[in-house]
Amino acid sequence: MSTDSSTDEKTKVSHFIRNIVIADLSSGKHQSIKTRFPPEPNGYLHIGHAKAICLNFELAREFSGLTNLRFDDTNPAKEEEVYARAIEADIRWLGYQWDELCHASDYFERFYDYAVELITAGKAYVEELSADEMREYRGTLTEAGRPSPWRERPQEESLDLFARMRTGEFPDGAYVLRAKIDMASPNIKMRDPAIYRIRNIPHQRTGDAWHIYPMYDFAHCISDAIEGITHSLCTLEFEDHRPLYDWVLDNISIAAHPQQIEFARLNLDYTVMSKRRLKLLVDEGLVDGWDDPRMPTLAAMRRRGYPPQAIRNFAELIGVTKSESIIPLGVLENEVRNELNQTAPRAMGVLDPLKIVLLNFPEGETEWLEAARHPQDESMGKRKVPITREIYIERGDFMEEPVRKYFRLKPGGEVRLRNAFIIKFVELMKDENGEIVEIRCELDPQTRSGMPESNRRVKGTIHWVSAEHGVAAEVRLYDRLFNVENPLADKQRDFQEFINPDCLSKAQAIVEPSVFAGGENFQFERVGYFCFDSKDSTADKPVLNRTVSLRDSWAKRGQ
RNA sequence: UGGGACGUGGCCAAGUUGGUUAAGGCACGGGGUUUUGAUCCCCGCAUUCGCAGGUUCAAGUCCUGCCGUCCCAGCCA
Repeated sequence: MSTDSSTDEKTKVSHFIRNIVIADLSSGKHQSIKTRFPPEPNGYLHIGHAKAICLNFELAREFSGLTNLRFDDTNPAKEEEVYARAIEADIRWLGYQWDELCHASDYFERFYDYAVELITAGKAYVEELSADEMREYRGTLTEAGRPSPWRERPQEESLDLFARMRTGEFPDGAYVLRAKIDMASPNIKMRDPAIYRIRNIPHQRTGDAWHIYPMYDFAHCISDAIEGITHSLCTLEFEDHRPLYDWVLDNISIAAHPQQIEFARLNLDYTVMSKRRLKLLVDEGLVDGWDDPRMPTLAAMRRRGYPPQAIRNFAELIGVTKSESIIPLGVLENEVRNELNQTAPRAMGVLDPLKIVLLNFPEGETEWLEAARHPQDESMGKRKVPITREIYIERGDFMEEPVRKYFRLKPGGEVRLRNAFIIKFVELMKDENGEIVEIRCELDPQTRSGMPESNRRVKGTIHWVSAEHGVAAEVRLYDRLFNVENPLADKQRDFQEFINPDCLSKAQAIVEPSVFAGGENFQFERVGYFCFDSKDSTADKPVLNRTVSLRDSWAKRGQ
């Protein structure tokens, strides 16, 4: 295995946005670049956001630029500070540090001034049609809209009304400020879009200073310009907004004009990826919270044990394009395995214990064996593993009537105990129901790891834990949250109906004591990668999350 | 039936100003190593770039037409 751990220095995948940046830098359009990640603090970040975060931060890093974190907090009805804090934590966990921490609300006064500029120039007016009426006047996809009766309202009148809207003189919905563009535009976004609305509610950060709040299309482009953003990256659904983005900047007295570039958002199969729907799962109690390890949120992935490096590698791997695609969940899981395979120390844990008695092992004694923490990386050192007369193996590692090519323990057969020695089946004991309760074996003392005879080959190697030294732990096994590739495909049914009933199962495991002294992630050999649950695990009652299983070509063959 | 965008192997995705044999990853198949049926290592895997015409000595790359998919009619972002 390569000792080069600089996975950050992986060859960058070429993509169109990077090419634009390269061109802008070499043409002299920009001396340096600046990007931004602009979340609305109304929910938790998910893996889709991670794609955008990685894109913005990595692009800036690659070209020695900067990235701002900007909260797009222009709608106080939906936003909360707790979300902002969680978002900051998630971005840091992913491994990024923003240059400036900004808020659209920091610019409210400037937005207002620019709006006044627009009105003064006859390019915006105060509307008093209701929302319903505005919709009627807007026309349809195939029919042009009609001008509002208030479209030619004198500027002085609009100015006066707008000022009074600000101070809270009018109820919500009474007026709205509209940009005067083109009611007949084939692009509906350009049919005199609203740029300010009245909301008589306090804002998380500005308190009751304002009674009007700017709309996204007005605030976003100006925020970008104020911050000196050079490349404003967003998702495909904003393509229709770009002419408006450009219109606003072209019609106010601001020099900077960032370039909006759209790319396809990430879609993963067997999951949903919208804050609204994830919030629904949380609110309806279908999951235990935003950080429930089954969720596609970054908080959930952190809790489940996903290394941030795996997510960064994944983001790089999937590329950046304008074509919409659905990435198999397995691709993400592979990146998690790849990362953990290199970094996670090994241990043994039995999820479904079956007792084995080693007949020729002295009763009451413990032998401490030495085992590598990692089979390929000696720098991780060794650990001591205790073995006793009674041990547990995985119930699935014994078959009374073995199928063809079954390499594990079977009547009359031999297997190697990982890191220990070869044992030979002697007899099995069943209870009154016919269930196997114990298997008796004999160990071959010449095959102890490290001894000359230890290289003797047997087909199978299985993991085990000393009955006396093993520690009981609750293990939580996760599977995909939904049991259909696209939970939203069936318009007749709610996506909640497709939740996989087996997405969470629990087991009482017996695990090797060394895991309690180790780091965050470890591998139970032959089983999967695990970590302690950050919320529910205690010293008395350890709780382990299975981050991801190991690849299993044997199980796959059985399917 | 308006406008915007996309369409390269099962899934992603590179493809310089058109110039030979269409990167790479995942998945899949086969083989090797292995005290994890893990990892790792080999090998294989698109005569073809949504379709149909056209321009050219030469087209995935240019032109025309067609087909398919996605987005837009919030005082959400």
